[in-house]
Amino acid sequence: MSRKVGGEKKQRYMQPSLLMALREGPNYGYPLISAIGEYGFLSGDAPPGMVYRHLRQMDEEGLVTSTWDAEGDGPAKRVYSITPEGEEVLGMWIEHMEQQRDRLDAFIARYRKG
Amino acid sequence: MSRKVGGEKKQRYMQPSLLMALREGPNYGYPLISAIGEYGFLSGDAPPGMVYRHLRQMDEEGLVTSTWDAEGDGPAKRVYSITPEGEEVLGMWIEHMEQQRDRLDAFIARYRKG
DNA sequence: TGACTATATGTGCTTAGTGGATATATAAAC
DNA sequence: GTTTATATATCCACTAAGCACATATAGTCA
Repeated sequence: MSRKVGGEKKQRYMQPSLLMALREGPNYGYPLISAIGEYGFLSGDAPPGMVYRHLRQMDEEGLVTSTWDAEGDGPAKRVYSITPEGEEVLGMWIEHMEQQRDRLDAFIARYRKG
Repeated sequence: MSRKVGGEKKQRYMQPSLLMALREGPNYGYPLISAIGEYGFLSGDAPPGMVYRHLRQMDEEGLVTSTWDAEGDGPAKRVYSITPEGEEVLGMWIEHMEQQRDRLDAFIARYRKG
């Protein structure tokens, strides 16, 4: 039957993943797609559309800034950098994720005990 | 500004929470609403509509069974019980939640190191 | 030179699930 | 017999995910 446990509406942590990846240095869309895959919250690569949508939105919100880089082959790259506000939001995400980890731990412990 | 970190689409773990609560004994909608609030995945109580929807769906899927209890005051209660299949699915949820906890741990560790 | 490919970014559309309001039903209280 | 409390269920608007597709640029190569 292969049930889709963990389904519901998956928590993919796209925003904190992108901010985390950008904390390691400015970067653009394509490399970010594979970078955030390493955090394990997605199965495989994120759909490009979602990544770009998140980046644009974070740009509008001031969490990242972007500049065009026309160097190199192919079309220009929109290179994103994390802002101080973005760092702050990432910190809030970390707090939130710690709480979620603790809740999961408690839930699992309760299951094992019962 | 009060950003809605952890927003996106919250992982509420409604299904495993309900199964967990039912593992402690048969129960019906209203008490379940407050029972699953204790696991901490929701802020406050779950909206009744959502709880009933999940229960009905799990009933259709065979994860729980229901019988009417007309005893006591007020309208009859639809009392749910977890089935062996429901226990199995809860076990799968636990595995999934352990993985998620580990991913969160790794992400947080990476943040602290960097 | 012009079709093809690779790289890169961006938009549109469908669907699923949430959240909240509201509807239905029963029985006790007064 | 109207109100209140308990209990279950449905309806609808909104949002975000998921995926397919559109746009753009510059090399490759016949």
